[in-house]
Amino acid sequence: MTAQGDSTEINSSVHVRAADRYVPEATVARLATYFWVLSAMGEEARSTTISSEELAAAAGVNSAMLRKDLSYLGSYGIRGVGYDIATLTGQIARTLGLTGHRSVALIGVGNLGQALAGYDGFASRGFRIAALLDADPSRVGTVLRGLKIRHVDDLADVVRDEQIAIGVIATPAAAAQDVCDALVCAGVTSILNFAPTVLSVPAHVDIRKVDLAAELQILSFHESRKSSEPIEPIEVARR
Amino acid sequence: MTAQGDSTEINSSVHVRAADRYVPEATVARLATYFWVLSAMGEEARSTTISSEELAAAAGVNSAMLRKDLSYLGSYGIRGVGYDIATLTGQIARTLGLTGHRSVALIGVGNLGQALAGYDGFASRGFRIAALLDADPSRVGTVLRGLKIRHVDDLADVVRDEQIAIGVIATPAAAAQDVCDALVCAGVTSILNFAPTVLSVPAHVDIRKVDLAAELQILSFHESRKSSEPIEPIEVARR
DNA sequence: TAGATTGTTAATCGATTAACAATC
DNA sequence: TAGATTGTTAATCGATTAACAATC
Repeated sequence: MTAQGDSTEINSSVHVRAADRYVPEATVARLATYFWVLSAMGEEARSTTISSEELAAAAGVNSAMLRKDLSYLGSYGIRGVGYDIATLTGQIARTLGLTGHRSVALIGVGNLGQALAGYDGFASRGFRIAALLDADPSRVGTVLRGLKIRHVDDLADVVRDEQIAIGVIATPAAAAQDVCDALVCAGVTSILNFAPTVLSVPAHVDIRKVDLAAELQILSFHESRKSSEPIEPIEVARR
Repeated sequence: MTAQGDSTEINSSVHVRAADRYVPEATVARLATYFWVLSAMGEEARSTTISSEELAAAAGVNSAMLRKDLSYLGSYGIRGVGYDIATLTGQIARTLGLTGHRSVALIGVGNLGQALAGYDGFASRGFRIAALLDADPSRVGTVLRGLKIRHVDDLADVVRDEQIAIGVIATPAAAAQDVCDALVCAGVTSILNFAPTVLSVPAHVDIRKVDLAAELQILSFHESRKSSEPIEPIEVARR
């Protein structure tokens, strides 16, 4: 709503739009980081404000990038002073859609799924695991973390009854596409995939993938390149 | 070693180098995907070769990008035919440094750490969890997945004895920087961080971060933008 | 040879960053 | 007013993609 010269350049491309401003994908990902850095700081709180230089250092990014990221939210800094921590935290939460809680369904309650079901980080950041589902008859009906495990065939009912906004797939790779299709049919449009397989979804569905082994393989690549170079004397990590 | 015009452009920038060619970061990440897509295909194997168009479709990327990615490995395709699956898989493995096994130490054997310790995907892709460590006295000494949990104070010994190449941090946020410093002091130069905190490391150390709650927050952002737009009739996912 | 598909070029697009005028 | 710090511009850099000559 503030005057902002960019409103004519609305033809750019694929980016995210809405009633609000555009926010580039790379910025969205970093906003999540800024949010918990600010949350963690808010508790200690030596001041009610923070400069872009300080927050950028804490988040491990360049301060110019931080300011540019925050400028997509609107103009909430005060020149010569910095950003009010409470205001900024609130604006980031609003932009990310973190007001209110969202219900998550977790499909696949094996090794990884059980850990995700018990992961504190979800609840503490406003996500409620509202349903657990599995295809294994020996698991269905048992209770985990206070939730009775439902059969994956009941997915559509569960999505409706629990108003599921996000589906988390933690099944083996072979089952993932079927579960994904079922989620999409049930109307879920946001999916987080832990199965090591590429999933096809219609264009209106957002999907993100966490590939644990791929992370190790990427590190492995850098490791193998390092071993051919001279090894520097070991330094102690900076604070 | 093949003739390739790029050898003079070696001034580009930060990128990864070595005795081998440069490989851009974005390409490294995708190579890991191509690798398991090929591995999965190799089992069914209707042909001994695959075209860039087919592999790109299976990996969910543009075929021009796939060809460019593969061109960093060298020239292993055959014009008019495609890529030999076995050769290509081998070259990707070589480039990623996946020949041989790498030993991984996992620090923090709580909820998430236990799941990671039991995650099949690591072993099946050449990573061996060689050590489990924790700071909680009630956990130290107990056996999980055939490994006795060591105290985190023994980290330097463990790294040396087990020839640890990669450290995985699955501790609470508050403990993560100390564990990270200890890993670096012990000579570990590749770290995968699951703790929701920004870690400082010297420049020669590679660090990657998996932030589970941030993934949900990013989905949440898109979800909140979608809800203001007209809802399309639900389509069934394409195969 | 004709058809297919690679490897590479060049255009484009998006993301990062230094620099600085605006302004608290 | 003087000092500090934002918000934005413009330059740069890296990543993606269409297009096509090379060649199997």
